[in-house]
Amino acid sequence: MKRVSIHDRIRGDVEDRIMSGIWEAGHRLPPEHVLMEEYGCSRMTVHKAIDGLVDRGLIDRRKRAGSFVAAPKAHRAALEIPDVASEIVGQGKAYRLGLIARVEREADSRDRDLLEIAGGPVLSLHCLHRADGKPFALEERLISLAAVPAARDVDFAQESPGGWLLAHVPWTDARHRIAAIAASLAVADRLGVAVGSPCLSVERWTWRSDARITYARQLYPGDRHALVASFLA
Amino acid sequence: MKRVSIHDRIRGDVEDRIMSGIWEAGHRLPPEHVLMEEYGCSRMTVHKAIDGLVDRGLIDRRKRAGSFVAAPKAHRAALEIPDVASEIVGQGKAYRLGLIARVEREADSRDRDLLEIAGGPVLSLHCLHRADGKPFALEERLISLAAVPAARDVDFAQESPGGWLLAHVPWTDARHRIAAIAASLAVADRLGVAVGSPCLSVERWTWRSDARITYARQLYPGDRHALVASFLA
DNA sequence: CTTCCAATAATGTATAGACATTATAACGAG
DNA sequence: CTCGTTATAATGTCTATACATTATTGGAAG
Repeated sequence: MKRVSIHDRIRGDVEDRIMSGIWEAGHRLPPEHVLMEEYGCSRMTVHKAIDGLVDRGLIDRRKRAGSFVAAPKAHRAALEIPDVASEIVGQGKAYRLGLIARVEREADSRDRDLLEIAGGPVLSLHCLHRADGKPFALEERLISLAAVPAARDVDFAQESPGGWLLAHVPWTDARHRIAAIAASLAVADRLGVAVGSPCLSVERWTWRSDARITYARQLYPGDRHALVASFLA
Repeated sequence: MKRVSIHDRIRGDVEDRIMSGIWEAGHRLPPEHVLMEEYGCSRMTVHKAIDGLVDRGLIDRRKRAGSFVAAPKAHRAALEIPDVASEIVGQGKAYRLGLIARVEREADSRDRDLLEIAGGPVLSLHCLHRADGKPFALEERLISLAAVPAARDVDFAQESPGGWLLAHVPWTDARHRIAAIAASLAVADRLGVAVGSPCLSVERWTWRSDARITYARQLYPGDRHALVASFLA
């Protein structure tokens, strides 16, 4: 017997009934005061239980009308996008980082576009992540030096940009774009695949408050890499 | 001025301080009774405010020790994978469904593998989703008829499988796999792209409780479609 | 018949207090 | 100094109550 709190029990019960199909989408659940009697607890406790389900999108509540099982609109999945280095190590492979280019420059028009900045210095990095010696992913990264001046002094030949940023930039908000593209000549060469072969492109824009921090684009050989997203309540 | 609840204001304040980097990962926030005095509210209200942030993974709480800003582990993104039909309509385009094949059969070995079932009847569908007449996505779908017998009587020439299932199967748990693949001859032909051109492959396994419901694989022309994942706290 | 308004039923928010739980810190015995 | 024990400070849960908010419903006025 796991000793759980009342609100956990209520939430679990309701969740089970939804998951099992007893309560279909649109079903109105008993009003809080009824559940409160059923479980012999206070209304606050019932409310808190349902609160959790509302947060997770399983329940819609409308004043006066009641609480309803939400219609599943779309599949929401949690996509874990780990730092490339930890991903490789997590697969039990040897990680090696190859820095192809490192350039510090005034933001050109493309930089300004990607980082959504008016100008200022940027650090442009190109690197190849290798797993057990084999090319794993090609990364292009732009870092706004105005937002992260400390990046100027980091030796990115030793430490992967993603890993360093994750550890040193306080908090991030991010947007990702995932697409399939054909390998250009330069990309194909570095990844060791045929020109035109499909690659998975993962782009990430990262910012803190309103300041864009960094832009990254990672290219994975299509036949060797896939993203997995697990269900999200 | 937006009139928000006290707990919303507290949560917002704390969130801002985390996002802006004032409170870095590991920072211990003031104990609840302090915030309670600061905001002139009850402890319950403070607690509820923090609750929301805990749910979103921004805060770790430990009894006796206090509440701490959580360390960003990896980038977690929420990937919305809507039903293809609603996605197209949402883009303001005309949706048209083309049913290429519909076969009801005993599960063969591949079916059993994909649906993780021992056997039984399955419904196999192939269809082409069109947006404004142009090929948008090619879909292969398997439905376990043991789990969803009602699917037998649905006219999938009229209603997209994804949409129907979303509306009629009570609730689902799912796993997604996203990869880049090269268009085979058959795929290229139907999507109207060159053979070997990159396509985004989104596979989805869906189940309820322990019963696998359906498997779907959607192929999008790589140059016309991308998945966007927004930040998830 | 329609329109408007008031009663009502539901959720939304908040309070003050009580007791439970648990990790840490302080302290005392050896 | 080390090990255990006790005190304590923090979060975790719950109650009973109050009032706010809002959508619905039903009835009255026109």
